[in-house]
Amino acid sequence: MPGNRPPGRGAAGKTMKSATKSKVGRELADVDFGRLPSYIGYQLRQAQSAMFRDISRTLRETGVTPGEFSLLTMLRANPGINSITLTRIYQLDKATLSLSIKGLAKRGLISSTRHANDRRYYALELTGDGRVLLRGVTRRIEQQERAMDAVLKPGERARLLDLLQRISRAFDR
Amino acid sequence: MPGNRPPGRGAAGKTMKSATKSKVGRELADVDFGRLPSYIGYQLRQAQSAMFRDISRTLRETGVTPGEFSLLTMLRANPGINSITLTRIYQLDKATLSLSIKGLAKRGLISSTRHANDRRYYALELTGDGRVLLRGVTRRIEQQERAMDAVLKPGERARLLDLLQRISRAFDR
DNA sequence: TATTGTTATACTCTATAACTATA
DNA sequence: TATAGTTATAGAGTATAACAATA
Repeated sequence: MPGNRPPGRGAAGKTMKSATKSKVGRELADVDFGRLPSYIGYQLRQAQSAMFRDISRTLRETGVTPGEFSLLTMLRANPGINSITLTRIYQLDKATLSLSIKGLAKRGLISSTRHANDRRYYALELTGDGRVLLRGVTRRIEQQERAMDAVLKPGERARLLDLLQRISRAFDR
Repeated sequence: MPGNRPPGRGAAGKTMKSATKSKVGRELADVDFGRLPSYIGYQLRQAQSAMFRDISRTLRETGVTPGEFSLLTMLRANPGINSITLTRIYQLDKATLSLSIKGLAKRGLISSTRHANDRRYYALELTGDGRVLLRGVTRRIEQQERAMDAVLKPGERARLLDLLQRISRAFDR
């Protein structure tokens, strides 16, 4: 792996007109992050943004967002699930989920059929197209996960997953 | 700590009209998450959302968002920093940051003064009001961080911070 | 009355493009 | 020409409120 320092993009690498580096065009290495790096909230956000930016780029050509991937995966594992159950899982408003579901249905990736016993519910399911697309998306997602393993030492993935799960639960509501 | 299972909100606790629990009104415990829980990307997002929701509630009365807290902290530690350097840190577009800065300036929390040597730059700084407000916000942030420590065993905070930092760096671009 | 779901609306966060000013 | 910064605009993703259908 190349060097540890942030890549000197932009101003950093350019010719300097004076011997003492001018304060204007400050290098990243000169920046004081204060207590920020010691905060779990901060580091969690940075790591999540970085991974999210990366996977969004990778999934762009599939037309599926990371959130939609998660939703499709839940539908594959739980055919017939309804949107209220999904709101509890994702802690999203039913109106928000309704829009996501509409988007996936409009693209023919999922179907929504009224429940026979209780006609207030719609049973959600992957279509054939949805299943096929999900396979490709899952392959890309798991490629990224394997790239993560290149950064982690043996056992660290399991420890990290455990820690993250405990944080989620701590704020369960 | 109370039980490990997700709290049985909503449909779960209600009276059941039949002995065999109807599939409609599925409990969270019945849901199959597939491979989702084994993905770092997924768990990272869940943990980050949970922490973010919590801290947003806490900060609401201060009128400062988590992102603004981070920005104010950077300005306290680096008085005179300019917005281009901040875009490199946060990997945000300069237009995006321009809006955040305008918002903080309009509330009198930061000042923006043109640099004498190179008048293209604006040196950003906290105002007195900004400094006072930041103290209160930091207190709340650090309360949340201490709440995290109640969930973590000794040494786990350091290990988690290290793992998260390595993930951020892995996707540095 | 309560629950599932939709639609209208608005707010936040973000990027892209076009611009001004300064170098 | 290149860089710092602003503004206009648009697209995600989200919530709230009001509504319809069903129980």
